[in-house]
Amino acid sequence: MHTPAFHNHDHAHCTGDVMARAEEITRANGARLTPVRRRVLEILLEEHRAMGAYDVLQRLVAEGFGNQPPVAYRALEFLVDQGLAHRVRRLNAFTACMTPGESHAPAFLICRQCNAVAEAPAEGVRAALEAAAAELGFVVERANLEALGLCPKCVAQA
Amino acid sequence: MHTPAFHNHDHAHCTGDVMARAEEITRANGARLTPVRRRVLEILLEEHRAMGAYDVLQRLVAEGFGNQPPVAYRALEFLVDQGLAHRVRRLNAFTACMTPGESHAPAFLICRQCNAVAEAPAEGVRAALEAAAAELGFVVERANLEALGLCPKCVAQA
DNA sequence: CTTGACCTGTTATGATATTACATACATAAG
DNA sequence: CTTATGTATGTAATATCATAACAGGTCAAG
Ligand SMILES: [Zn+2]
Ligand SMILES: [Zn+2]
Ligand SMILES: [Zn+2]
Ligand SMILES: [Zn+2]
Repeated sequence: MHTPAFHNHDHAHCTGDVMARAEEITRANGARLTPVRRRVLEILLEEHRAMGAYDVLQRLVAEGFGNQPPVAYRALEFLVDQGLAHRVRRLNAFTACMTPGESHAPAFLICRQCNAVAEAPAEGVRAALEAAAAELGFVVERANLEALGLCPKCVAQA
Repeated sequence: MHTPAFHNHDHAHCTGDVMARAEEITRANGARLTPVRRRVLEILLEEHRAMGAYDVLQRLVAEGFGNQPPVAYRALEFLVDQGLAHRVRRLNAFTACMTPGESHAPAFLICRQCNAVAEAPAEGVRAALEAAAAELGFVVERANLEALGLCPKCVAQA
């Protein structure tokens, strides 16, 4: 079940679940969830927000890992490739995937007020996009769907 | 009528049309299409591809305009605000809008093979996105819809 | 004119991302 | 057990993208 970031939830629990799924997924893919990679995913899950590569790097340095940008970028790229994290281009940032493994085509909802980022199920959006692309003979392989607006809390305030 | 970048077309003609529309639009908005701004739009139209700010700047320098990044970024920002250009976040690049003025919510189709970028009409995509966001109580204000894949020509080759 | 809004030029710096190379580790063949 | 191979990590250097801050110029309204 999907737990939108906008709702309150037992975060320790959801983090644990995701880490367990991450283990399974990487093992199934024949990939290795090494200490840096695992730690980066944990950091993204703990913070539960979109983080820049350099933010992640700062955390890694504090824990004794390498302190050069490629350390962070490589781990993040790995996680994205494995479907364990997503890149939010609008923010030049990365965020842990809350529903890894489930074939999902998420859209990102970014609150311009409080900077919360939520992953929304977007099968319908993707279908519409593929249809629009097909009109022009274009074949979609990947897509970035990112919306800027107001989250429920900030809508309520306004 | 929308002329997808993927099709052959009379480009001089479409450039002229767009410039004329740009004049109207800025006048209607009480904004000024100054020499730098006009020239940047012309450059984007001539190149007919997504260009980085520094690519644009290089062209400007060659023509005697200021040679510092803000010169390009400011003109580009102006064009985006006026709806005369779009920013393609996936490419850190900008592209002229081929159908300015028409209230449109474009999606961008980016060919990973030949780097062509086309603007596709995406009312349906946007509607689906707003519906998905509404499920979570999120109100969409703007959205970036960017697809990576293969354009018709490159599909044919493969 | 003079004023005020806006535009342009320039310096400086900040933020994001990659290339290239060296070293270390895991795994499997010999 | 040793060696070869692929993969992962550490590090330096550099490339690329973007903005802040201020100075001077242009232009139209009053
Ligand atoms: Zn959570
Ligand atoms: Zn909010
Ligand atoms: Zn054209
Ligand atoms: Zn192509």
